[in-house]
Amino acid sequence: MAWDTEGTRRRLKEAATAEFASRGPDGTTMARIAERAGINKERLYRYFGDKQALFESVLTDELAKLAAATPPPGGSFADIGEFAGQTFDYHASHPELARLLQWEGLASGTPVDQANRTAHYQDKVRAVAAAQRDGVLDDDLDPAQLVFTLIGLAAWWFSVPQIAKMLTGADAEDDYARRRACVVRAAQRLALPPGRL
Amino acid sequence: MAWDTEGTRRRLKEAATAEFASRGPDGTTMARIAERAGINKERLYRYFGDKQALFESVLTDELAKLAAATPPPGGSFADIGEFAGQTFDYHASHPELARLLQWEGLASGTPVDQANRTAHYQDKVRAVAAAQRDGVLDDDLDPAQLVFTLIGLAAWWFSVPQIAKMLTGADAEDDYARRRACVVRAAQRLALPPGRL
DNA sequence: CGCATCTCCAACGTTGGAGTTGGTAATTCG
DNA sequence: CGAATTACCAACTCCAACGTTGGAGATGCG
Repeated sequence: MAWDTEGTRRRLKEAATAEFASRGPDGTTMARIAERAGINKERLYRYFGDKQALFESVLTDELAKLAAATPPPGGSFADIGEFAGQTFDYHASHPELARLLQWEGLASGTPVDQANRTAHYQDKVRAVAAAQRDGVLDDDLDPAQLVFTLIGLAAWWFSVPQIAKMLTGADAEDDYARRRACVVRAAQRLALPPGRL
Repeated sequence: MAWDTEGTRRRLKEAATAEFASRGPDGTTMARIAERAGINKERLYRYFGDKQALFESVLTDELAKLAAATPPPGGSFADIGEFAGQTFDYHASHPELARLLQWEGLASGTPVDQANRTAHYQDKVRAVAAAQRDGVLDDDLDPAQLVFTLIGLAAWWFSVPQIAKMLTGADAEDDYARRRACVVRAAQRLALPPGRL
């Protein structure tokens, strides 16, 4: 049988992504990853180095997917609610990434790819500021703070799901549509001029 | 020298709180906690049981402190902005709490002290629902979702401080007053009837 | 074929950390 | 005082998981 080294790599990385997302860097064992992939543990070390390097490799891959999937800015902000709704959708459909980023954020140290992410956020802030000048958005709130709050509006549900469940009494899947509607509505109330509500 | 068992307990718990908040349950070692407190490791096990029990004890304490510091329901919600502002203040002076809650959210398993917390949240939801019926608060949003979102408005800044910094370009301390004002204003826009803004 | 190189793995060495134990000093009570 | 109880700790056991190794099969090349 011919070797399938790329397939082996891929299966190992998929298993690693799932395990890291589920249990975090400290809670994940290399043996479990290998077992989940059906590959011997030694392959992990040969292909990816040690555990830390494997985690960074997984995170880098997921960030690349995010960058590829993120639509470029420039859209209108008239329907600011949909912006928040799409952020909500993205988190809902990429639970592994959200959890990986949370774990990465909780670990002390500088965020990965800080420069690019800062630039990306600043783009959004500038676009919001322009929309405020045009009267499309209310200028009640500082643009940077508004962007930050809008992201939080959507991401908060995934950041502390246990609190969401205690408050609403519903699971994330059952409550998806209602939660999304709430995010959209809240974003509109925060950002739109009173007249456009 | 007389025994100071309460002092020992307290020092151990303070050390455990700091370590857990900083490194998470898996990243924290019992030996480090003991060393930080200047107390022998065995005291941890005698007083608190195993690591899991210690973590739950720490989190329960922090939640109790938060509940005690949050104004009891029944007060008027006309100044809903101040409710959010006080939540913000609390997190600002207890930065460990947000991180502990995030780690709890990432860990699989049932939340700590679920019954009490659920009851506490339901109290808040009922109070908000009543205020909505009275017209003090807008009934645009579901009361449970509104409470969840208001908590998020305040806590989000402390959940992802690195994103806050990337967006605002300022450190938490320098930006405290502006951030608090933003939280208060956002809470008002979310919860108050348009006429009362 | 003979040799080098690559893929793969079972079994191993080692370490770090959870949880325990046996013993000592302080305190209380009769 | 003396016995019982409690607070305390150094040193220990044990295990889980990281990372390695030596060797066995598969492939390629001259």
